[in-house]
Amino acid sequence: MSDKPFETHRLRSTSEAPDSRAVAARLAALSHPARIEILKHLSASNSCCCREVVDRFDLAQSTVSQHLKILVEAGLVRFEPDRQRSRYAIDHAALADVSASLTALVNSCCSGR
Amino acid sequence: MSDKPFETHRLRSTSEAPDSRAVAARLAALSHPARIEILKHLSASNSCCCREVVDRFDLAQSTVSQHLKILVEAGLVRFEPDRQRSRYAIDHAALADVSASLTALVNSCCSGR
DNA sequence: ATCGTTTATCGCCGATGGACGATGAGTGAC
DNA sequence: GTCACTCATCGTCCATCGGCGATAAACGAT
Repeated sequence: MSDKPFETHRLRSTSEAPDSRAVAARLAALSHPARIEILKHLSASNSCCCREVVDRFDLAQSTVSQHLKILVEAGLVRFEPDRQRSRYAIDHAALADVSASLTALVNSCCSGR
Repeated sequence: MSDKPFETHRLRSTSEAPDSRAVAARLAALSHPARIEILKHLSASNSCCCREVVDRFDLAQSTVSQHLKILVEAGLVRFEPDRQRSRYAIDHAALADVSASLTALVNSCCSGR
């Protein structure tokens, strides 16, 4: 009944905009410097197994695996098991989509001025 | 000595790229649905005092104040005390800058393919 | 079968985030 | 002055994040 976007801490799922929650969730996956660096590394490399990322950064294997999992769950990185390795690759379309969402948000904010 | 981007959990401050930490920090400010909605509201309104935001969303005044503070500290919203009110306004330039940073990141990732 | 490698997951822990209510300061109206 | 209103901040609570080491599973090689 309320016309407010929140109902006790939860956003309404109005069928209108790209849903602030979805945008926020994907931005959250990008809001950690390690994950940004990992994304850059994935884009520069083509092997992209977990171990390679671990070798490149001073982070424990478990930590890297966790970051990769977050990126995969956010849909920004695709995962494909390959023998005993795990192949991680950037989902360029998804990444472009996030960028577009943010640009759209910014534009909507600027149009209101 | 290390050529790795991290040195025991801290990013090197290489004088090169837009610094993943800075980008991550600003994206973190955007990675909460309430703050996205608040930004949208600020862009659609021109009064933009804290109370108005409180009235619009089902959030406690202290919670809204905290969200606004985060947006201000991230440099995305400008703050100006006005009598007993507090005037909040979107910093369009900063917002555009964040969007540009993300776009640049995405582009750099796509160029590497 | 055994070893080495790679990976995901678990448990733990300190730090942070996000919500709230309560409080106090500041302002305007009376 | 007092009252009402607005706001920032404090303290508290709980959940999540982000790091690590340890462990177990899966696979390749010997």
